Amino acid sequence: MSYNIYIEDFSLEHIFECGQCFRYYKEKNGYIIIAMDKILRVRQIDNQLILSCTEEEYFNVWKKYFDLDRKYNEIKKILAGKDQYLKEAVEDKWGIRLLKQDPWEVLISFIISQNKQIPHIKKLIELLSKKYGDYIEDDELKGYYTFPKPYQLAHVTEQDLRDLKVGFRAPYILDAINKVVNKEVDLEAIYNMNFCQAKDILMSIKGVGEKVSDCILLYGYGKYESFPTDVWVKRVMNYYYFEQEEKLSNIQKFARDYFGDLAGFAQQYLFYHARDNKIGK
DNA sequence: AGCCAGGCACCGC
DNA sequence: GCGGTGCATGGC
Repeated sequence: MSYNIYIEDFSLEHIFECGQCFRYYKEKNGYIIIAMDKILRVRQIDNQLILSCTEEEYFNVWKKYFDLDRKYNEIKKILAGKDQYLKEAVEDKWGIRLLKQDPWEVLISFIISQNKQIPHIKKLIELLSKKYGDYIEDDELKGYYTFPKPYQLAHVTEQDLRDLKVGFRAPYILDAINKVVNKEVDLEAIYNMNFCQAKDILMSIKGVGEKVSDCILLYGYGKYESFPTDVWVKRVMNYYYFEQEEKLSNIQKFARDYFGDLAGFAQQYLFYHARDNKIGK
């Protein structure tokens, strides 16, 4: 079964290689995505997207996931008009869309991501899912698993996590599990909170600092004023906008003023453009 | 071989 | 509040 749609400002490669998401597999003709407890096979021929799902599932699940109601051409026009650097980034990575991901999965995934490279992050998340998630019915024999729900991790021990080779992140993941399972942190409530409130709550979890919480707010909650500032964003911001190396707090202050409520989008174009072209390194 | 990775907590000042 | 350091593990 498949469902086709017409798309613009959309590149599967840009969307999945831009660092916002880890559960994807590049195939010959497209991508396999594990998200929303489902498998999606998707390929793109120019402005046509072919999804391995019913029309109903497209409208119920994937339309929102791919953020298809947003007019990215307008966002790109505004950002490209700001300066030459942003114009270049937007033209280079023209097909990015910010996926609407599950906050719980983003929380655990970006705790794991700290001080790691993307291929290894992907492996660890895959291992975690295989061990604690549910098998997803599929024609292929390969075996894909859902990202485990909080209750599926509720009785995991620090040693279980260390056996998965997450290293020093084990107690962080454990704290996240405990706070969510005990409702000390209510992930649903964060949707309705303002940015600062939400950030304070997320940062009460061990292993969740400035950067990880910004990623959760951007990728999990669609709070677009977020400007996750990792080493690459630091590099590219210093390179483009500052005479000398600026402190994190000044970079973020500048980004909030300059990009406003499009900060999150700007960050994604800049991050992917900078990393792919090794700008500032 | 050694350095560094989409950082963070913890420690001193 | 600031800057320095250790951290598990794997990839280059």
